[in-house]
Amino acid sequence: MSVFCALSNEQVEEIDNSKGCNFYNKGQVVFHEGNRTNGIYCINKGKVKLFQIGSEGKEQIIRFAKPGDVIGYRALLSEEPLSASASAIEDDTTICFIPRDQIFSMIAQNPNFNFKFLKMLSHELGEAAKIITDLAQKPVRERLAETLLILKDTFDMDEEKNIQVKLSREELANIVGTATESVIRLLSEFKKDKLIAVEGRNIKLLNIPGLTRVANVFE
Amino acid sequence: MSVFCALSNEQVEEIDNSKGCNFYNKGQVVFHEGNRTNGIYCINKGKVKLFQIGSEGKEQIIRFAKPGDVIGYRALLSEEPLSASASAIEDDTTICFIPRDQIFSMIAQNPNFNFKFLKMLSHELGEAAKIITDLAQKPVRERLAETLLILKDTFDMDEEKNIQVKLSREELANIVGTATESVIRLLSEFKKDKLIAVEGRNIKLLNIPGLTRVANVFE
DNA sequence: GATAAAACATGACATTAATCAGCTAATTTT
DNA sequence: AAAATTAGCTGATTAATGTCATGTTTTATC
Repeated sequence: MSVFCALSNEQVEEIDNSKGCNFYNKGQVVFHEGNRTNGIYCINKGKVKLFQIGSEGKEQIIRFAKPGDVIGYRALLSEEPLSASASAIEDDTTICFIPRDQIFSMIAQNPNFNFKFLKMLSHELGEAAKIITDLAQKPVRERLAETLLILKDTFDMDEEKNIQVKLSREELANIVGTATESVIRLLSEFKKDKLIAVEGRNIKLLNIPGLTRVANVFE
Repeated sequence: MSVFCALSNEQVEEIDNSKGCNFYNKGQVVFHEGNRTNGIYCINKGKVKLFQIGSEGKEQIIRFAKPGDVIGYRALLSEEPLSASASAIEDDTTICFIPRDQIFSMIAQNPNFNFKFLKMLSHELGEAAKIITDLAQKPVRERLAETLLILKDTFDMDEEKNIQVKLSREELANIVGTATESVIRLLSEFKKDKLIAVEGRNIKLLNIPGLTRVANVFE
């Protein structure tokens, strides 16, 4: 349910005319933390990770974006520099750029679009608060289990329960906030406990209630 | 710079007429995580902490609010249950309630007010991302130093460099995401290193550049 | 003002998780 | 295809931090 579903057909056309689309291969940077942005980016195809670089130079993945999602709106609306970098995590990722004025004029003209933005931002803020509490209170094992479940919800599973996103062990560690070695060890544990199956970067969720129990999530 | 500075005099009056003010003593609950809200709360006097209860029943402080700040807007705008509880941390905290319809009609009518909200939400989101990276990557010592600096920025210092907020060791621990004992030990260390002076819940920042170095913040 | 309760403090100990080292497997480059 | 680089894996060790126990001080209550 993208923010753009609040637009009229004419407005969608207006955007289509002004926007510029770009292609990115895996690893290519969409934008850089600290820079200014003059519009927002809309993911058309592929997947993107948003991350900050911590004081020791380590990457912290803040969130992901998939087709229909927009990124860069936080910096645009707050008129601050970009708080995170974005890079493609799949080949052939296609991203459109919608310039600032377009966005601002549509927010001003279309109350629906405006409320969509308010809703999206405040929803994100709630998610961020949850993550903060988990990072502060849960041990690594629980956080990894929860991360797998969140990735499942974000990217879905195929018929064989494979999470539909491929991440390196290091990237998983950079979501969970732990060392790569810890992720490797815990994934083997989960595998031994028949909670998941692992084949390279493919992770199959064999026992979701079990994982939920490990993650200690009640909702 | 409160969101309300975007309002016209008539609009401020309109709010004044509809709003209800309440008094809270230290510890009294303003609203409860999980409940629905039908408006937003505006702090008039005093201080408030916003916190979530983690899976082990431990409190995680997400942020603070002081006079001029609003709370509860996240849940109102996202139309989700409140993601955090709020309680007064000072006696005689005075908080006004502004009903939902007021807020929504003002957002719709006053573009300035609307943009203030968008700006506030997106700014908060950036702050949350920073906190996530710190929690995931920085050791407790650095996080405590940073917390003291953030509290200073939020609540200011008096002429003698005392942070203008009184928190228990446990509450500090619930910001930093650590055990109370760790906070106690680290505060003594900071004291020994002449970075701070401590008298009960009064914390004096003697050496801010020093603390900044400990916190490992470059900005 | 005595008593109870809560907050603060400190030491000993256990546990978690990071770091380091070395090794293998898988990719990528030449 | 060989060489080089990167990713994944495992064990040993260390460092960081949480937990437990206990005592002291402060604050609240009767």
